[in-house]
Amino acid sequence: MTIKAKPKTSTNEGLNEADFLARYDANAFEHPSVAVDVALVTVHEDQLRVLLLQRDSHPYKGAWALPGGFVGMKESLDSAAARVLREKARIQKAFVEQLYTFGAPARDPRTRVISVAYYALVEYQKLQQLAQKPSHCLATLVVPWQGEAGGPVKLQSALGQPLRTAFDHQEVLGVAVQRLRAKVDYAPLGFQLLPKAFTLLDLQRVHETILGRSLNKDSFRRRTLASGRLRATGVMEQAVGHRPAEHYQYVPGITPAQ
Amino acid sequence: MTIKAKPKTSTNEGLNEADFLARYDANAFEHPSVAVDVALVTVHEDQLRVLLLQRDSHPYKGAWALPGGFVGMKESLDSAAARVLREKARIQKAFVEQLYTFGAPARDPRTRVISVAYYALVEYQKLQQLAQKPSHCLATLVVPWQGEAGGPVKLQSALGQPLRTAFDHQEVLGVAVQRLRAKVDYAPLGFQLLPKAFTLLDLQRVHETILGRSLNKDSFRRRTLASGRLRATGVMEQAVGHRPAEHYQYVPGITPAQ
DNA sequence: AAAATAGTGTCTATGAGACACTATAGT
DNA sequence: ACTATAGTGTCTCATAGACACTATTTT
Repeated sequence: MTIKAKPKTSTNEGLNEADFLARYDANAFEHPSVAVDVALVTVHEDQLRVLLLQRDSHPYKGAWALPGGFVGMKESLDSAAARVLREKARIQKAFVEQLYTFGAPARDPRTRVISVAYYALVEYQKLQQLAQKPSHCLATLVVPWQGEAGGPVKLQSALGQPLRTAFDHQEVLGVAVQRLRAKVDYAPLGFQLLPKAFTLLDLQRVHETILGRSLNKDSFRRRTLASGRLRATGVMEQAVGHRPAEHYQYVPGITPAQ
Repeated sequence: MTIKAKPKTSTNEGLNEADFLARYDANAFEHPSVAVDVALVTVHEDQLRVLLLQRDSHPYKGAWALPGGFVGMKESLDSAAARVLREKARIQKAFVEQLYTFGAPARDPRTRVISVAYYALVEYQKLQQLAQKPSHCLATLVVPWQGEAGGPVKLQSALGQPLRTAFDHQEVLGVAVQRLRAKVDYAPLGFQLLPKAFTLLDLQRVHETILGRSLNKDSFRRRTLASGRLRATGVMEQAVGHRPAEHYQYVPGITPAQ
């Protein structure tokens, strides 16, 4: 970017770089706050779920919000997102990706807060433990649009009650669903939402939940197996009331595009 | 996000929202600067080109950088990007989209600057006028990777000389190319880089330049015409030394995905 | 006429969808 | 035996690539 530096003295011509930097005053302008918000997404019972925390202070007191936090002055954005995951959800390892940056001037009534949104894919079991606390909830995402149209989503409690959400987090989650739908066909996202071993039907149901539409079974099997990312374990499902399916594992293999 | 508000008094229990907001002190923490950087991209002579400005002050004095500017306290990110386009390139209308947010702690040696990167697609003629000034340049993007692998790109002057670039702008442009390659197949990007009327071969060359590989002519024609986004004008090319091609125009029509 | 590209028609290879069929568990 | 799902084989249809051919302009 082109600087409009405002050094402490107005006679900054002819300085070398070291002198310039020493005189540079970062506080000459008022700055916005910068936060990260992380959508911890999982799939359960053919529904997209996301971890929300109930706010215990103003603004939006009592409303449900994505876990987040301000970005430290010496912390990268990715580190800040990882810290939020660690501190708010005790999660060390997960698929995490930057989503979009939200910066409407009035999105936070306190002051100007620019939020860099991330999303993370987590196996249901891990999130379910967290959501036991009364201030936590694993909300169901209700997507009121088809395909990759985009737009805000609605949130429901486990009992199907609509949840009051804070800030612009319905828009954030809308963009998260949009991204998931766009990437699930070619990137190994589905595996992140399942235990290490899973059946092909498990994986298909995850894809169907993300996409919001049913998929052709035969075609899904062929494509998925042809991708070379799955390894058969030889282990079968147990006690399922029908012919048991084989368990597969994800093989990272040659790095796929992104 | 979950707030860690630090009101001016420590006894903030039991306040209503209005009182809380009145007492909220946004300056309790040190804040990073937030900037937008805009990659003004076009295609000319089968090469991707981008507008760069030569920096006249430290840091990176003399190096080439994307046009950018700090985000005002009452300005949305999109507005800031539009303002940069207007002030730095005199461009009012263009396809503009947020790209990614870069926030490595040391990406700017002055102070912590978080940069929300945008890219814009502009017809070559418009950019060429700007690049006449000695402090401006329409650099060629050299992409050292295939497909959507990603990574930083290199920049060359019109004479093929490598250009010294400022900050992390090679990475920013790498992400821009990645985004372009991912979207050009299904979103109407190519039209943005051409005059109102163009031939199918013109459009194919733009797609080939973005993708960095050649495309099948027959298939490209079929797909493009079948998309229903092109309208034949009945006007033919003039004085081309071979059978003249018909000019087409882009028809916005029903809003495509994104 | 030669050169160069526009534009059309058709064949083939590939992949998705559809459907039928067999296999194997629990009840 | 019945039910439910796993897994395989095959047919069809749509689309991309390849190639041949005709059309139309300038030189």
